[in-house]
Amino acid sequence: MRAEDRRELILVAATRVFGDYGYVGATTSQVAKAAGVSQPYVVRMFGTKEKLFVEVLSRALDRLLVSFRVVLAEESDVPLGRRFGLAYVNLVSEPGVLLSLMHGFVLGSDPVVGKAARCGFMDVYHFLRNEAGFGPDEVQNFLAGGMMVNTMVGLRMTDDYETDPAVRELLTAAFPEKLDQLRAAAQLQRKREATERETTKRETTKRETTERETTEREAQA
Amino acid sequence: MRAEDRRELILVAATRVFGDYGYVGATTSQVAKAAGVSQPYVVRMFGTKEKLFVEVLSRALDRLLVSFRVVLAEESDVPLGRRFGLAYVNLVSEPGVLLSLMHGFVLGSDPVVGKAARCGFMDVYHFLRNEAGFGPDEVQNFLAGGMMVNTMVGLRMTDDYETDPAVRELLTAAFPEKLDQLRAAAQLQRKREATERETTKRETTKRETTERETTEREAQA
DNA sequence: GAAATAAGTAATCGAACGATTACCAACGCA
DNA sequence: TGCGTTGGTAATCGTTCGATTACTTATTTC
Repeated sequence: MRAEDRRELILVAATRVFGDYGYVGATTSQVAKAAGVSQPYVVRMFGTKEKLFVEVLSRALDRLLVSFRVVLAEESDVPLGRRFGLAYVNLVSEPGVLLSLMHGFVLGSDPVVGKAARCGFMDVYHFLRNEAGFGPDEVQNFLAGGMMVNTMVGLRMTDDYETDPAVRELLTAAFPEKLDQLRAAAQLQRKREATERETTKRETTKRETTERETTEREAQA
Repeated sequence: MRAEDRRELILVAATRVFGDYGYVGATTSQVAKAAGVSQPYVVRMFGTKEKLFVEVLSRALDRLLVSFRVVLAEESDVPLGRRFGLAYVNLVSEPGVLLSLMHGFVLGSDPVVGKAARCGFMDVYHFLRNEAGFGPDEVQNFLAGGMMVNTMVGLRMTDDYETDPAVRELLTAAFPEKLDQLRAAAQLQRKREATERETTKRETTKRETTERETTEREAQA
């Protein structure tokens, strides 16, 4: 396979993995397994894990701005803010895009990742302010809604939709439309994570012993 | 010193460290050094790093709800939402409280931490909804603003306040009041991080060599 | 058809980290 | 005074992870 195609595969896989486990929590081995290649190949293709994550952030931002520009190009009677909002929520169908961005947004103290995340955030700001013609308050308000969406997704709040009435109320208020889609995407993700976890367990049989011992010790305490 | 007092010191230090580096990124050694104790002591006092972080989250949430309840008790002509907002921003003066919460909010996929974070978030929701008497939309809107604040703080956006006019515009819109306080807190934090980084570097002289070699290799490429 | 280049892996290494163990010192108290 | 309890530390261990090295296999290209 051509390296360029493989690169895209790895970036998609990495977006998903970084979204699930965060920049520090995700490992290059997880990315490699998800992409169906070896771990050294991932490292050699991107240099370092740090550079890989920066590329993931950049790509995620690109997906975001592209779909916003599509919205901006089409004509509609629906207010622009609401259409952007729907486009934003639609991105949950691309696993890890919003979550990777969110993980970048809390790493401001990191010299490299933090700078990339700040620049990316400001790219969105400039788009809304200049290309979409939003005013400062309008932008701020829109972005706040976006951060709320990110948080709900990051918290896996939909997991408690069935069981907790308050969660249902909150999510209904936060996602007047598109809540079904969000829940569907979340369910897919949960299945994926469960499969992933079982696969990992089956591979490392020794660790199960250790875990059982630990559990027993905690139960005694 | 009594163990109980030492415990509080460690929790304060851990809040700061987890806020800066995240749950996975922070190490028990960093927490220990920040608290002025040995690393094994931190681990033994809280059992595991995971339990320590859950306690940090719980404590941070407590700080938040306590200051909200103080606001709720006092009488004022200013709308409740705005007063809560000010109280929320005031929490930046307690290093790591908001940031630790934010780091918890993106770890929803973690079985233990995720559950704690979701419960914590819903605690705030219930407070606003039941004790403060907010309606669903009002709560959602308020929380969105809060997430926006968290993101701005997490991104260290104030670092670019002087240099980037757009950042200035964004922050002014996001923090109509209290921006000065936010910037002051951020500056304190930056100084702290710089000192910390220099101290760490001075201790590990071998690693400087490795880093320099890496930089040289990158420069060649 | 050989030589070079591209695509990719297995094996392994050094460092960092969380956790454990074993030990030490001070204080209360009978 | 001896002795247990409380509050700690130094040393170390096993694992994990990112990165490196040294190969192998295909596909061009001349």
